[in-house]
Amino acid sequence: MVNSKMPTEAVATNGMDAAEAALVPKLLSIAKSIRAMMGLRLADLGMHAGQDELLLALVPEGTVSGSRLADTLAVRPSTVSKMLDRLVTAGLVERAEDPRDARRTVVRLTSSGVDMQGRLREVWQEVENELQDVPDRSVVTHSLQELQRVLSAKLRRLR
Amino acid sequence: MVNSKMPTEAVATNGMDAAEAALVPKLLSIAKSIRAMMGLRLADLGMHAGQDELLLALVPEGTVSGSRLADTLAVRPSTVSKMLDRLVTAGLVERAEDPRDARRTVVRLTSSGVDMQGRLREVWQEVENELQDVPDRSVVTHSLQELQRVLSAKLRRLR
DNA sequence: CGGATATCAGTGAAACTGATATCG
DNA sequence: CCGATATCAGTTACACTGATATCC
Repeated sequence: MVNSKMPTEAVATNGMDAAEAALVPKLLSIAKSIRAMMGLRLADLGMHAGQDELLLALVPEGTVSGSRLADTLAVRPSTVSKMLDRLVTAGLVERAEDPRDARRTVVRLTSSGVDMQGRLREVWQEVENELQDVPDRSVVTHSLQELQRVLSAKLRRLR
Repeated sequence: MVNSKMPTEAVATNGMDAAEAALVPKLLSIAKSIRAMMGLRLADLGMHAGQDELLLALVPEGTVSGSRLADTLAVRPSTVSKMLDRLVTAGLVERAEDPRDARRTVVRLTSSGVDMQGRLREVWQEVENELQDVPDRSVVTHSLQELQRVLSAKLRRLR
């Protein structure tokens, strides 16, 4: 409903062409490359892309509920549950019952999970270093922070 | 090899805390949300997340080789081949032999593939509109453009 | 009872490795 | 023969839907 016939309409206000201004394709492409680069390093740790994000969402001393994780990772609770199965098998996290609410399962890092977290952080830092020559880094960082906040809120509302 | 023992070293130069400055987690999280939002809309078109990117990498009148697609999508050639199988079955693209190089397979959009491309563009635009209130949009766009370029070059070198 | 939480079963597609065939 | 290209077979993990059990 946007641009089948009309060349420039929605983006005409800022004087940019639609293709140039589009953030979606760039963000997807960048994320895909980052994931691919990280996948090469994660394999050395016996991990797969995606598991790192879950593990790094945990706090060494604290516990997090499954629904909270699903929210953070932008996936369904059932997806988290299956991912947890594999991480538990790998001995990196453990489940426990929430004493305050028996519906909830809380997730805690094991000691080897904490170790793995450290190694994952190194991997992330290595990839991060590959991005160090991004222009206007601090502005981009701030904008993405905001974008992240807005998006996860919208997604939460959608489903 | 970066920060196991030393608290702040690699990021101390710019005076920012590592967690705040980190682009990797933000980019991954954002992409995940975008993919999830798009997935909800793509389902209405009978498509799955990921297929849209391949289809939009094609040009209505032209042809693209499989290896070129793999490069664009940052995946392996075998992944492209399987994705193409499904898109061919769906009648959206067709394969043909390259007259100049018999090793290559060129991919072309069918007419219904062109139609689908149009509908996909609308979906992308809808999601794009959800991102319109990003601060410093033009700066971000430009920086991401650069980041996309650098990353795909590095990834190509890595494998 | 209604809403929230987590798991389970089953499905489809992504993405990889490694092997193979073919062509330049 | 070597390197590039594409496909195929097989595997693992992602992510979803829908159903179920449990608990607030």
